Amino acid sequence: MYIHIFVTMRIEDEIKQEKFSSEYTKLLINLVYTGNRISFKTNEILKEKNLTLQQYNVLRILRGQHPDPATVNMIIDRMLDKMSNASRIVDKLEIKKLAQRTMNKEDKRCADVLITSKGLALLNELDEKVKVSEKSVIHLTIKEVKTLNDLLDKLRG
Amino acid sequence: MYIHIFVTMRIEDEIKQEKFSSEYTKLLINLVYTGNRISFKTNEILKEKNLTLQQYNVLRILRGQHPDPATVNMIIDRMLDKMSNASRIVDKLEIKKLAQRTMNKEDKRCADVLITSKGLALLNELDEKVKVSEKSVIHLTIKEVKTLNDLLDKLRG
DNA sequence: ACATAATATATGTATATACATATATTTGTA
DNA sequence: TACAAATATATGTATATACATATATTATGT
Repeated sequence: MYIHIFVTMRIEDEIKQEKFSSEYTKLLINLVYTGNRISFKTNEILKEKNLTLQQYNVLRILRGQHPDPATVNMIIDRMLDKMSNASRIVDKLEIKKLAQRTMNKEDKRCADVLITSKGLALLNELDEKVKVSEKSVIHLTIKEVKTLNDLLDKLRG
Repeated sequence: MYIHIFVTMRIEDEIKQEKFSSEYTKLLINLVYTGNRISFKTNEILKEKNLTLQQYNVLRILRGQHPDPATVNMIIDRMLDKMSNASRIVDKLEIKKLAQRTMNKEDKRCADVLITSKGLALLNELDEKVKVSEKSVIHLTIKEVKTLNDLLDKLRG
C-alpha cells in the first residue's frame, strides 16, 4: 500500500537553506529552481526524440510562423535565452532535417528558415505528451496558474 | 526630460507568440523567461568578479555551512541545477582560492569543502550589489513577492 | 556615387555542461 | 573474513554555450 502525501514544500526546505537575506533573493532562487524542475521533466520527453529544450523552442517558433519563413534574427528575438546561439541551433535542426534554410530574395543577408514537414510531424507527436507532463508537474489550480502568470508578467515591469 | 512608463507586458507580447496551447504551457515559458531575465542582471554583476552564477551559488552554499565544511554531495543536494557538475565547480573555486578541499578523516571518500576568507570577502562585497540589482529588476510589491513565492512553493507540490 | 555605419548571420575559441564511466572507500551480508 | 553492493567523488568525452570577431549585404549621410 502506498500513501502519497502532497505538502507544500518551501524552497528553504527544498534546498536546505536556513533563510534568505530577502524575499527578493528568495524569489530569484525559487524561480530558477522551479523553472529547472519543470524543464527537467519536459527535457526527459524531448531526450527520447533527441531534441534539446532550445531546439524544441526554436522549432515551435518556426511552427508559429509556418507557412511563412522566419529569419535567424526573428528567432533570437523570440527565444527564451537571448544569449544562446540561434544560428547554430538552426544548424542542428537542419542536420536533422527538421528545418531548412534558404536565402532571402529581398535581403541577401537574411536566411529564411522554414520548418519541414518532418519538423511539424515531430512537434505534433510531442505536443500532447509535453502538455500532459507539464500539467502533472504543476500542482496548482487553473486559477492559481493564471495568478502566477499575471504576477510574472508584472514582475518584469 | 525622461518619462518612464511601466506597463505590464504579457509574456505573449514579450516573445511575440500569438497564444499558448494552455495556461500551463504559458507558465513554463513564463517561468524560464522571467528566471533568465533576472539571472541575466545578476550575471552582469558576477562577471566583473569573474564568477559564473553556478560558482556564486556554490560559494553561498559553502558560506551557509561555514565554519563547518560541506561535502560535494551536500553541494549537489542544494544546488539549483541538479544536473551540473559540482565537483568541477569546486575545482574552479579552488583554482581561484575561493574554496579549499581537504580529505574527510572519517570517510575518505568524502571531500570536505571549505570557503576561504578570500571567498567570504568576495561574497561580502557582492551581497549588497546583488540584492539591490535583484530588487530593482523585480517590479512587485513585497506582498506580491510573497504571494509569488508561496505559489511557486505550492506549484512544486 | 562613395565612404561609412548599421544590420544579419556565421564562425573561431575557450569554457561549461550533461552523461557515462572509472576509482576509491565503506557498508552489508553470507 | 571475503565479496558484492552501495556510496562519494572524479574524470573522459561529446556537445552546448558565451563571447568576440569576421563576412556579406544593405542603409545612410554628404
